[in-house]
Amino acid sequence: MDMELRHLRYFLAVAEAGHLTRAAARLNIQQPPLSQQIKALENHLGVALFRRHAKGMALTESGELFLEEARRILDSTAVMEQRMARVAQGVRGRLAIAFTTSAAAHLLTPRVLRLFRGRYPEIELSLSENSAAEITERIAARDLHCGFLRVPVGRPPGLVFRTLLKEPVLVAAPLDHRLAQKPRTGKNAAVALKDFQDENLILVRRAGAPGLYANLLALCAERGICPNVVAEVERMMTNLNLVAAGAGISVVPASMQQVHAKTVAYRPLGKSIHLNAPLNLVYRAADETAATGFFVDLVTSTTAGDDGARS
Amino acid sequence: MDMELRHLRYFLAVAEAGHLTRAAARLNIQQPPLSQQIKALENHLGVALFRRHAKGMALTESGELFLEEARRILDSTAVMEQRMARVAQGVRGRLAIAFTTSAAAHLLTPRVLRLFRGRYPEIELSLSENSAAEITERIAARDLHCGFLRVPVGRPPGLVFRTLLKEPVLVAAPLDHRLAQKPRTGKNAAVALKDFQDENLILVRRAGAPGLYANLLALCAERGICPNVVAEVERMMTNLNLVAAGAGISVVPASMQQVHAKTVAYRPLGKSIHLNAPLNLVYRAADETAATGFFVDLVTSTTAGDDGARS
DNA sequence: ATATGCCATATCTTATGGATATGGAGCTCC
DNA sequence: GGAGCTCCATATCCATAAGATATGGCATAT
Repeated sequence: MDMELRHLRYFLAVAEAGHLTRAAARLNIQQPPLSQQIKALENHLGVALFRRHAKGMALTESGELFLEEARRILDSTAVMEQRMARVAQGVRGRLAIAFTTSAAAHLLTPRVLRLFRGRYPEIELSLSENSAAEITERIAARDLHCGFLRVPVGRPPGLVFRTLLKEPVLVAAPLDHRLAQKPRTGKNAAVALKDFQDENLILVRRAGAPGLYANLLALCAERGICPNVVAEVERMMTNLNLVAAGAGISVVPASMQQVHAKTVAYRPLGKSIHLNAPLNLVYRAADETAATGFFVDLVTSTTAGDDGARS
Repeated sequence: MDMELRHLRYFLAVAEAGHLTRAAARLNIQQPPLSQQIKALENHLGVALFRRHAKGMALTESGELFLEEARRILDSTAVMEQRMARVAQGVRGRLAIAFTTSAAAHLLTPRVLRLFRGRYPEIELSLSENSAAEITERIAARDLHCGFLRVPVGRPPGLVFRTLLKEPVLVAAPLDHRLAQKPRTGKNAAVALKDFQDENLILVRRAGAPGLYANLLALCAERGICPNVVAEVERMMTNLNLVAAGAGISVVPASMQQVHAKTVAYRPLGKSIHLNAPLNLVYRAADETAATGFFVDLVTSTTAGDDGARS
């Protein structure tokens, strides 16, 4: 015979009632089968758990020892079932989320994470930073649940790319640069694409994350403009550090204009330059994880009505 | 449906095999019933534990969470069963032992306790000191397993009193006392009962433990000797303290002659005085506890061939 | 397209948990 | 001290559900 939880439940009932008949009533079964189950348990353990006397059943000393252990195990299974119930509801679990460096720079990202943590404290967030390509791949491979990234670098089937916002792209230039002299507002405020001709340009072109800068270079090529690429860096932050140091100019999503505000000037691009930095939420369309649904819903409702121009 | 350990065992097998058919083989059942049991478990929990695909079954994220918990519970039941197996063998458990003050004074008591602890480290010894009457009663009431005492003060049915040894009783007198002047050996070494006439006598007559001193007084009365009882104390130790202080004389089991050796003289009683201090081990004849048996055996074998003359 | 491996479903069998009926042992209460 | 009561054990029967067998469907690999 294998021991089952039933035996423990029955044992506990008898131990607590001190009485076979009464325990049977409490368990909604009859007395004889209960008697048998208890005996089977004693047999299995090789120990007498009860002493039978005329007015009930009393635990033996071995029974007392067993009682502690049985209680522990039953408690532990009860806790487990409750936990799994919360898992079923989706309010407990793990959620793996990744973002690209530049997606993390947008205030939206930390904001929704904080909101989510508050609303679903039992969902453990596993956060990581990665390239757009790797994020996309790992979501498809079920290795991640959600990702935040800018320009998609591939669209594997089954993945949803939900554009949360599109923010303008700004030109970043050292304060003493020619382009930095442009007025903040007014007719000539915007930077034209031809202004890039022969300029020292810094690119963020981390492997697998061409995104925004590929688009920029494509636009330039289209119009016959040939900027002078002086550096290709991995991170948006390095990019702005180089700009601040006077190494060249670059373009960045508007949400980064707080960075190096004292040493870098940010200027809008001309209307005709269709270059913008979207923020996309990526997830598997068929993701059955409730937590993923909650997260997507939260992000969606947080950004609802937000056209992305702000922040 | 109620969850049973079977479900956990089956789940674990499938999770570890990653394969329903292979897990079924390992469990010595067929694949379809296993399939059903797993499904029943998933149903019960309200969560999909596996993703089925063409080459096996892979844990879902909920399944991973459940795996940890299921392992924990199965481990814990395995540990429990092992522990109960040791309980069944008797090598694990609790043993409640009590002794009277004067029984504890005999070296045998600590010696067997030390031996027992060494041989059965998983049996927790619960030691206490008490009067002979209370020890007897509590053993009968299954409140204690064994007791060490001197002269039984009652013999409830079902209790075994095993006399481990009988040791002589010595007269204890202050060094400057008349009786202390008797030679240690030789013709006149022994103290006669008539020497007690009009002597200041100290008794240990703790409530419920008349034992030795009741016998002494009975002997005196029988022979028409009337000692002068100057004190009745509760403990053998107090007794000897008073003797050392010169308050009177007393009699004690021979095993106590190390106490106050510098200030108290110990002298043998005459052969004709049939007064001796036995050391008895008490236990219930019907005690089914293996540990009790082990203890009785150990004590018996330790005292085998020991006629009690030695201490 | 075919074949193969794997899981799900359907049906049947069987083992066992549970119900019913009865017996025996120990108290209690006259 | 005996009658009756309470409570647990035993014996037999029934019902449920675990398990076996047979088959079908789906996906991947060849």
